[in-house]
Amino acid sequence: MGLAKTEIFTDQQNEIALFAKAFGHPARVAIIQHLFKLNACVCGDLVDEIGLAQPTISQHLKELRNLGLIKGTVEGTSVCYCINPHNWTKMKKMMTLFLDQDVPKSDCC
Amino acid sequence: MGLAKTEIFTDQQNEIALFAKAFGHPARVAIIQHLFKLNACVCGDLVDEIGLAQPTISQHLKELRNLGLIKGTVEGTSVCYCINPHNWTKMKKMMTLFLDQDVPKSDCC
DNA sequence: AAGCTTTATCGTAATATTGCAATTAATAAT
DNA sequence: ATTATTAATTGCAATATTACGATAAAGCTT
Repeated sequence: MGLAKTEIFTDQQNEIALFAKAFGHPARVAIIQHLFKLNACVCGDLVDEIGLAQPTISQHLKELRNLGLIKGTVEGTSVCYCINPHNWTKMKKMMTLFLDQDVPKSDCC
Repeated sequence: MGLAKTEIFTDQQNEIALFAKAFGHPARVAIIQHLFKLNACVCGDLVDEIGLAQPTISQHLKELRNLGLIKGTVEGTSVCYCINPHNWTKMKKMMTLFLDQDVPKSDCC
């Protein structure tokens, strides 16, 4: 069906999955890394940097923005994107909690 | 097209995206959490615990296994799944490196 | 106002993902 | 050997994702 049964999972599980999905495409990983590197970036620069068509980048940016991980500010005809520090930190805490579960010292089976 | 253009990204970016995609579904998040909690779990128990059909769980387990994050050992008619500690740690390092980028102290735009 | 630049949106095609019923495979139990 | 149990595989339908050309929207520049 292509439709995840979110109702049978906890809010936390669904939220982790949503954030993870955002990082589940290399273009979005690249966008994030570039925003961190430059601490701000105009959409057109990302198009040049990454090498996907402008509508495609715009779509990826929209997803990241809808999740609140980045924010865009209009500056004349262009839009300046950057990391949303507050939400990034919140997301990081949640993901770290998930990733940092203790690995067993002894093999189980 | 539904097909990611992996060739234009770095290996690291593609790898982060692959791992993130694995966590991009709440069922797989739930499976991982359950495996950590019990430090081993038979496939059928996960079916009961999570509430998706057996083939669906089996499919999710296969994805996690293909990535090397979990491993399954046949025990009679059942299969015991557990976290692969070595690969989990490797994956965690890679994801942490990505998540731990310094958030800017000053807003950019 | 007319033209230019930049980004967002729409429409669409191709591919991927999710989920399950039905079946198969493999072992255990009788 | 037959039957029961458990997990994997197959096949398929529904939905989601990715990508881009075409177009629209919004703000500059002259």
